[in-house]
Order: sequence, then structure tokens, then C-alpha cells
Amino acid sequence: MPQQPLPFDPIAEARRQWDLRSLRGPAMAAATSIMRAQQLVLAAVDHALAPFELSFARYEVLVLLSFSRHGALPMGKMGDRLMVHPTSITSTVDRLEEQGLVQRARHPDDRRIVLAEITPEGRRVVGAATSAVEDTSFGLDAYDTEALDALTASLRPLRVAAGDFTPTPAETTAD
Amino acid sequence: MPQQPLPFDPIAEARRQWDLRSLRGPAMAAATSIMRAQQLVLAAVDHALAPFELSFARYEVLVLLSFSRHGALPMGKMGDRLMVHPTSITSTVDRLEEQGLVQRARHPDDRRIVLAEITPEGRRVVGAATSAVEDTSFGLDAYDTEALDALTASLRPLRVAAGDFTPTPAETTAD
DNA sequence: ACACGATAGCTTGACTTCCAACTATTGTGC
DNA sequence: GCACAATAGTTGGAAGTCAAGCTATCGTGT
Repeated sequence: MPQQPLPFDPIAEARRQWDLRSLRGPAMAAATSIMRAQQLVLAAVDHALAPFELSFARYEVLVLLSFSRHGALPMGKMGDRLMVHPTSITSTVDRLEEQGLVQRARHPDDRRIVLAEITPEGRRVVGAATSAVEDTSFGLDAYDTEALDALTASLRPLRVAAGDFTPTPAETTAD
Repeated sequence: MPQQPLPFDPIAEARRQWDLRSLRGPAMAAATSIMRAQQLVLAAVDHALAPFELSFARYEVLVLLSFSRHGALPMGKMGDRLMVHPTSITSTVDRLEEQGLVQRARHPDDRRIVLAEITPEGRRVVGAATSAVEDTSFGLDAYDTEALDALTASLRPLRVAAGDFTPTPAETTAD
């Protein structure tokens, strides 16, 4: 963002260097592309969320809560769903609570569990923020629906290999 | 990593929710997939680099320097190549300098410029670290060469749209 | 009934990233 | 030749991520 476009593709350039010395040029290029893509998507979404004083991490938590049946979920369950470390949920909910968008409460039956509950203000903000994010297409407006689905599908084997979830036998693509 | 595989694909599940309310389900799923893919690749590489006391950020700087003609580059130029904020380069080189893998020196002709130069120890470490990273295929061993190249190609339009570089007219894929 | 392991969150600290503001050096224009 | 803008890096602060270690609570087994 802060700089001019380079006159060449820096990833293609780096790959040329790698190809001279090893067989991992393709993997290196793909890994670097993924890293950069994440930066760009995150920057686009964060930019759209800035007027609402939200980051992507906090926004995700709000959306998850607003989609949940009772507007409240245990901390740990949110960490599982969003695939982030439990500590990240703690600090994220800390901030959301400071902003008055979420409230903590102990589960009545199991006092170990902390429930995060979205407040009415939280519902209002997440609604407006979602419109803003949708307007940016998550920074992916260079792609049509088909290309987006292809992208998602092509990254799925990576998530499966990492053990994120157990694919249902029917849809096991390969391997 | 620290948790069991979920019995369902959390991204597919989230997408189902989005599809009920908006047209951005595909974009949301692709964006989330990219985010998660980056986490996984980064974790794999960081894990491979841990024995060398290197993070991916520091490793990238070392590789860039070891590939450069004189083993030394200005701070700003590295930021451009690696597409990170100038301040990130500063803190990364700070740590590499503490580790004795890099040395700072002022450019003789333009005293504003700080050159980071890789030390012999730095060259030794980056060589060993590279072998370790190559052994993990950057966390992408679920893909063959063709799939890796397809992945890189499919993420290219995003980088072009973000203005990372100006594609040469011949290879403009679509758009 | 009580000890002990498992579970759920929190605290602290290290690392990375970005932004805004600052210092030092270079180049330009009257 | 000297004011002034542009350039190169650094500093300090906010936010996010993860890991290790801690406290509180639950459940089970004897």
C-alpha cells in the first residue's frame, strides 16, 4: 500500500532464485503467495472495519455470536470454531467487552465456563460492519463466484492435511 | 494443532450461515480459507525453523541477503522485496543483529541508507535452516508440483489487483 | 466423602505487524 | 548558499498471535 508497484513480480523473482538451487521453488512460491494473499485480504477487511472500531479478529467473534442460537457461546467453543488459540479469544473478548459489544457471564450449570454474549449494541454494530465488509467482497472482487469457490476448494486439502476437520468420506477429493 | 479435528468443516459451516443472508458466502469462504492456509503454512515453517532460533520473518531476510549479489542490501529495499512495512524490517534486523547473523553498516555514499549485511555465521545458519524448510515443503506436501503452481497462479490476480507489481502485458491472465 | 486428574480461562511474556511521529541526511530552487 | 521538501530509518505504542504456567471448577473412583 505505501509503495509503488514493483516493475516485476517479486514472488516470481524469488522463485527463479530458488529454482537455481533446489526443487522447492514451486512450494516456496505457493507458500509466499498464500502469505501475501492473507496480508491483502486482512488489510482490505480491516480497512472496511476501521470506521466501526473493529478489527477482523473482533469482527469474526461478533459474527459468530450473532449467528449463534442464543447470542452467547463459551470461550473455548469460539476458539475451536475460529481456529485460533484460546488466549487470542481471551484478549479479543477483552476488547469487545471494553467496547460494550459483548458481555461475559458464567455458565449457570458449569461455573468453569465463561459465556460471551453479544449485546444489543453489538448486534447493531455487527450489522453495519457486515454491510461494509460485503461491499468490499473481502478484498476479493478480482474474482467471480466460480473462481472464489475454486480457490476455497484448492485450499481445502491443506486444511484437511493439517487435521482441521475430518472430511466426510463422500467428499474426500483425493489422497 | 492443539485440538482434535472437528467433525465438520468450520468454513463450510460458516458459509452456510452466510448464504442464508447475503451473496457474499463464496467470498467469505475464500477469504477465511486464505487466512487459515496462511496460519498453517506459517506454523509449519516456524516449526521447522525453531531449532535454528529463527522465525519465518527473520529467515526470509537472511535468504534475501544470501541471494543478493554482495550479501548486503539497504533496509528499504528489503522491505519492498518482502512486502512488509519498513518498521518490520527494522525490528527483524534488530533481532538478527543480536543473534550475530547480520551486521548493520552505513552506505558510504548516502549516509541516510543503512545496509544490512549477512555474516559468515548467518550464511551458515541460513544454509542449514533452508534444508530443514525444504524438508517440510513449506507445509505443502499435500500438493504436487502442478497443484502448487496452480495455487500460485490463482492467487496472482489478487496481488495484481492490490498493486503489488505491474504484470508484463504478455502474461496478463484475464481481467 | 475426598483425592486427583481433566477441563476452562486467565495472566504474563515473547514475537510480529502496523501506524504516527521523530531524527538525520540529501537534493532542489530562489 | 541557505531554506525547505523529500527520503531513509528508528522509536514508541497498539493490536494480534502463540506458549507456558497458573487458578478455579467439575467428575470420577475408591
